[in-house]
Amino acid sequence: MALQIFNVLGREKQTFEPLVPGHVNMYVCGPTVYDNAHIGHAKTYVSFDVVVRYLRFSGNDVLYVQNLTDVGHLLDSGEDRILKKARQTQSLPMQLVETYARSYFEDMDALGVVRPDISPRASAHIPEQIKMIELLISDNCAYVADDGSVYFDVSKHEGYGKLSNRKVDSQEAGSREEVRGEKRNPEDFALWKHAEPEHILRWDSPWGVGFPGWHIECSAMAKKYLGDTFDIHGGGIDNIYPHNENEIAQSECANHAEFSRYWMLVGSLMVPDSSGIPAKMSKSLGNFVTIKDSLAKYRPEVLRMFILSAHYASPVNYHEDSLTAAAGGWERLYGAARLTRQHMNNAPEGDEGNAFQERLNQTKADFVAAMDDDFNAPKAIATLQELTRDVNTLLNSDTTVGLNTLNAINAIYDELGGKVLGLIPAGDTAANGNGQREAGLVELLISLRAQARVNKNYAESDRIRNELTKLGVVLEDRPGGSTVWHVE
RNA sequence: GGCGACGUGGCCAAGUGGUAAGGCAAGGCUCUGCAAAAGCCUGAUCACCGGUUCAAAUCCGGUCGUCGCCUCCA
Repeated sequence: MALQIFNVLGREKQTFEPLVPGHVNMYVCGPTVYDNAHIGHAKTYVSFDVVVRYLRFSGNDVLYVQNLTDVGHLLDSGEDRILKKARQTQSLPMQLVETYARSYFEDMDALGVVRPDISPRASAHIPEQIKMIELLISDNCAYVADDGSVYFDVSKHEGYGKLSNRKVDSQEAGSREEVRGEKRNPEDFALWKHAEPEHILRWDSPWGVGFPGWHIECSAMAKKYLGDTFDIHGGGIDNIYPHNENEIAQSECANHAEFSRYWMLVGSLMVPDSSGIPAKMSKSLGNFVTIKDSLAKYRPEVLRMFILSAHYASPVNYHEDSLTAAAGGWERLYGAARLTRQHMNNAPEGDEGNAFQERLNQTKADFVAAMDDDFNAPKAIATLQELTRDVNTLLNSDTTVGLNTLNAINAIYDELGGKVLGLIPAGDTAANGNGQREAGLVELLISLRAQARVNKNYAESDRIRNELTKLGVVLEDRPGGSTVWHVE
């Protein structure tokens, strides 16, 4: 079964056929870098991380572009959100942008999100945006207002509203804000804004000094790096209108070509308020938890587990309990991967237990089927959980399991759990000097404890175990008298 | 008001026609010096009503409820 994607454009599952077989061009709307990212952002970008990882795992060459918005994203008040924050913190706008762009990558790196191939910034693509606006004006899809601002004329794009299912004439003029005098239609949106003197993010343009509108950056940068038509466009569902809709309108008018062929939008992260009513996690409501704060409490893999335990398109409620549950589920998975690796350290060479290979093949087939069905990560995780039960049974039994089989089990955890989902950390990396010393010390204590146990000096053996536990080193006695350990 | 999504065991969550995956939590059990880990066992008829069908959580209609978007937000 080939990969199926729920295409928001048309609202149906479709077989995914990239423009060029084996090659996927993909664009995802990135964050506006004016503050630390919160776990709502994490949900979106971890979701697309898994999409990209799986596409690559399936043999595709993926070119992944995700922008950073550092200009033009205005608040309701008409203020530029970056300028406002810069004023508040008494810093230069680009200083602020740099700070939070770094913070964003720091967070994404910590979460194991593979970096986009290209992270273009809006402010670095002003000429491309101006050029696209010129194209739109010459095609009569946009017009210049008296003050030097340029607006897109939505009536010129036949398919306007096709992504969000909106009809231009169904919207009441001025229902939410005063119809600006210079606009022809209330839905018309700014491609270029005239800059007042106090607006210090400003560039020269054919229409005077100003700055680009929010939507045009994505159109211009997607065109530059991915071409007029590309395969997948992603983002948060909250940007479906107007942002995504406007991207389509601009691009299709300017390029005379279809924009993105598949649209994938991620459901929002919700936070129940004091009375239990969920509302979207957002800066403006103040109900957010930053990624940094969350990572102070939970391992990155646990956060990913939480995010991936619901389908990407679903809205998800944020609860501490959900994180705790995710942690429990993750530990069970990782515990089995760890157990496998420990067995590898002193297993006999050979094919003993080879019958298990069939179980592994089944897991892989089920996993791929789940992911091929619109990236159904929760179902894919379930296949690993089911495998884990059997792995635990096998490795805790008296059966001898040869290295070949253990390697095969480990490969499944590495490949599916690690490489695709980013949940299972890679096997022991080459231990540095301190790591080796620590391992030696723990092994020494374990042997002392073993002696105490032989002597039935349980007070002493329990003391060693308890003290180590306090230090975050967990000991588990295995059948047969051996003891394994891991760091919590 | 318009458009869209959704309502599955205590919690989270898969499942779009053939008698409900998985995880967490809970209880019982096995193993264990103890502990931990692990394994086994125990539980839902799918918001409600009506319809289509041999057969529906799954399709259709209606009711109730929740959320998103309707130019601030991934």
